[in-house]
Amino acid sequence: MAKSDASSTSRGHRAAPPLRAVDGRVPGRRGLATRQRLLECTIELLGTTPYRDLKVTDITRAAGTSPATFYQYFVDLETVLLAVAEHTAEEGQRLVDLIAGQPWKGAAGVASAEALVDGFIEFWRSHRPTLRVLDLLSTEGDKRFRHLRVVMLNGMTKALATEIETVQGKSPDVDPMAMAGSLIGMLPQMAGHQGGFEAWDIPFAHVRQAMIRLIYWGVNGPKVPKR
Amino acid sequence: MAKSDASSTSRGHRAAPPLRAVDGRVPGRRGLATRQRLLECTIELLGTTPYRDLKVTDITRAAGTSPATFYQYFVDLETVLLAVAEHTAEEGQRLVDLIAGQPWKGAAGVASAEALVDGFIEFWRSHRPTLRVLDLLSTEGDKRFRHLRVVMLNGMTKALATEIETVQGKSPDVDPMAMAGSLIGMLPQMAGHQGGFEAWDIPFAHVRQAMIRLIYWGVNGPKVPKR
DNA sequence: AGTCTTTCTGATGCGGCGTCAGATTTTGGT
DNA sequence: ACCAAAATCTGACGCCGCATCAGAAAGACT
Repeated sequence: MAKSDASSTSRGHRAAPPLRAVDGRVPGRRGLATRQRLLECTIELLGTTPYRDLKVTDITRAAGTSPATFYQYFVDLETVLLAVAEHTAEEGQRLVDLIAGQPWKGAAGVASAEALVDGFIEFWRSHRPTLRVLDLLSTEGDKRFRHLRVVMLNGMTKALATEIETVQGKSPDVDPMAMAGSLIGMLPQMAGHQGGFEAWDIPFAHVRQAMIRLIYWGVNGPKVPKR
Repeated sequence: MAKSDASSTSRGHRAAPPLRAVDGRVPGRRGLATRQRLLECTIELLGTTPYRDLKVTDITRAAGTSPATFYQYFVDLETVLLAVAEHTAEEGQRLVDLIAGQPWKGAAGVASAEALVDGFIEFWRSHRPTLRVLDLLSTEGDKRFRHLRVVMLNGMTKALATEIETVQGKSPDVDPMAMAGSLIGMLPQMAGHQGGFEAWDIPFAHVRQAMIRLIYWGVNGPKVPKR
């Protein structure tokens, strides 16, 4: 299968990531516009249709074009989803600012944890359909999506690991990256299963509190008995 | 359209949950056997095929029967997945024993947390494909699967919440159910994205350590500064 | 206006879905 | 052991989405 692309931004480096259509040619104004329209309709539909039921036909119908056109710009359904997710993953990098350079000790630390949790919840809320699919396909084991998820959370994780090192000094008794990864990994989990908690009569505000505590503890590393 | 069922275990109560076939009749020996064979082939295939690509035809081919037979016992693909997941979810109830009645303070508490983490990892490992799908469809928002996931984790969560209450006495400053729910919710997340961590050069053993710490803290509730 | 390039589409073969009506196997009464 | 009735299975079918191609339509350039 062609390894072609749809990666709009492979890495902020090269000036113009060519963005070729499936047949290898570089689309012009009109082409890019339809491509964009297809992307938007995909996002739109993701909000109302479960992943498994999302058909290429649905997207093209919504975009007012024909199936063949779709295949001009995307290899298959997953490719368009990947492109959508890529865009969102970049947006997510902004969350790094909620971590790096924040105070993490004492009361200010709790405030920082609060801000992080709230920021993440808001981020998830405003991109729910896309992030759901990203999570889905990455759980599913698809390499491209798993990689993308890692990249998305990578910035936050590294930032948080750095903060953990700063707070706990040398010889923290847990690998800071592992702790950061666990904490950051909790966030999508919590945001994603929000409905689950409520179906359970646990007010989401309480879950938020729990998350804040866990982050605070994770960063500050209270004493744990030796074994 | 028929709303019928295929739920083998609607609730542990009534002696014989009838288990009707789609046409309303009660299957006999032979029928149950084929039904079982279909279930087993489904599990088998889940291990090698991504959810979206799993076709009814694949299952029937594997079971050496015809598509029509499949529809005799299951309304659709999701129904068979639900049945599979239901079975696994019940198995999961055993994990409650790793929580209820264990010691949670001091060094023994760390040991209990360790046992819980390891037990869960093993549980996940031995049912990976099924649990992946359960998580998947529940993330997807499907009511039946979400409910099932809640039921599966419910026992563990309630048990852990009880332990939290015991340890922290009255006036814990976080809702025990919310904390327990968060901690228990982390477990599938961690087990499921194990590959993700490793793609990241974080040894899974370190993640395990982090999880153990978080559980210990969550149960014992170290001091957190007031704001 | 004429030509070349880009972009779009209708038509098509393939394969899975879900449902019949009827064939095949099993059961149970005699 | 036999046979009718019940249970179970299946081949065949219409429908729809997938993915592709050849060629039509729309733009761009001179």
